[in-house]
Amino acid sequence: MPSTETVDAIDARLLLALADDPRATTVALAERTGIARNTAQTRLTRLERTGALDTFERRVSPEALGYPLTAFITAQVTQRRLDETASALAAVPEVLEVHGISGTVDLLIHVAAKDADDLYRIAGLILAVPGIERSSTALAMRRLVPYRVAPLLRRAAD
Amino acid sequence: MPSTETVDAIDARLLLALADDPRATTVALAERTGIARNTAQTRLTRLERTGALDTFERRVSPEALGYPLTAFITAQVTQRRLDETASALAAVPEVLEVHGISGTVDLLIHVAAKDADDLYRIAGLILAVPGIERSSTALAMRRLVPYRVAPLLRRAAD
DNA sequence: CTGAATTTTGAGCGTTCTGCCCAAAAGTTC
DNA sequence: GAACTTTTGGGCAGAACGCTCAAAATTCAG
Repeated sequence: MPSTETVDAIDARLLLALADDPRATTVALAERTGIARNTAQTRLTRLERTGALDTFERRVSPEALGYPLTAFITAQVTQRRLDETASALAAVPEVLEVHGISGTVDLLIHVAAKDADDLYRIAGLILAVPGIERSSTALAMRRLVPYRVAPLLRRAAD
Repeated sequence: MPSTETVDAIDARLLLALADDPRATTVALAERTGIARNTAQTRLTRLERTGALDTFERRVSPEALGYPLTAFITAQVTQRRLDETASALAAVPEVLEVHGISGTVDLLIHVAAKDADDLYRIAGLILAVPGIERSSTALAMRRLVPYRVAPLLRRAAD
């Protein structure tokens, strides 16, 4: 399976250029990064094919969809039938992502909501999911550091 | 400012098509969604311009960069000079995102690490950040629900 | 350190897409 | 029902794409 085929310096430069201008053409990227057009094309295709690039959905901001509230719900689960719990959570559209984590809490559930009432409703839905024991909702109030990978990319680009 | 210009049904269909094939051409997207080429072009340009689409960096998977470990570090801060704390956190490359959240804990820090030792080091860096009081590291062990917005998009696409 | 294997480069070529124009049709708003 | 906005479809020149190929450069292994 395509495990961690590490991105090399050339890939990293291409990705940085793409981060700067996501709609740039292959030729433009090749120019900006100083590599041949053929190489850029090969690399880009490979990046998309091997799964080094995550789903496009990651770029769709829930805010733009009318869900301006972000919350993180932590929950404990009865360890039996975790998969069942996971698929029940996946059935809730507002659940964006669920991590199984170590520590005193078992689940970190990333949700989006239209407003406070909506969030309350969703929290209720989640508590009703079979296997969910206790939950605690934390509202994301401010984005102190917006998501970025550029520092890691620059490191990889040498 | 371009606040929440809600994405309409046409946009949602385009985004779903893009999620299915991120490298699809505009004509291909227009065909798949059954809208005119000109309309698709206008919409796509607008989506990118108005910020309905988040940064491309969101698609770069830290795993592919050689950081297979994901962790969430929660921390409490001395409420003074939160901005200073934020910029100190932003200076750590492995810090992917920081949320200010409500609840017993103030910060949710999303980090990537090469391995357990690396994570330990990063946790140390974060604890050393001025303003950080206490911290607790939770390792993401399993992705129960991988990130997705498709359910919300389908709802928006009617 | 040298030979083999892989990758990058540069050039070319036909097809397709892009970015733009415009006017007519469709859909919305008041 | 009139005014306005958006979508549609057509067209057009220039650019980009996807592909091939052979030479040059780089990487890897013995």
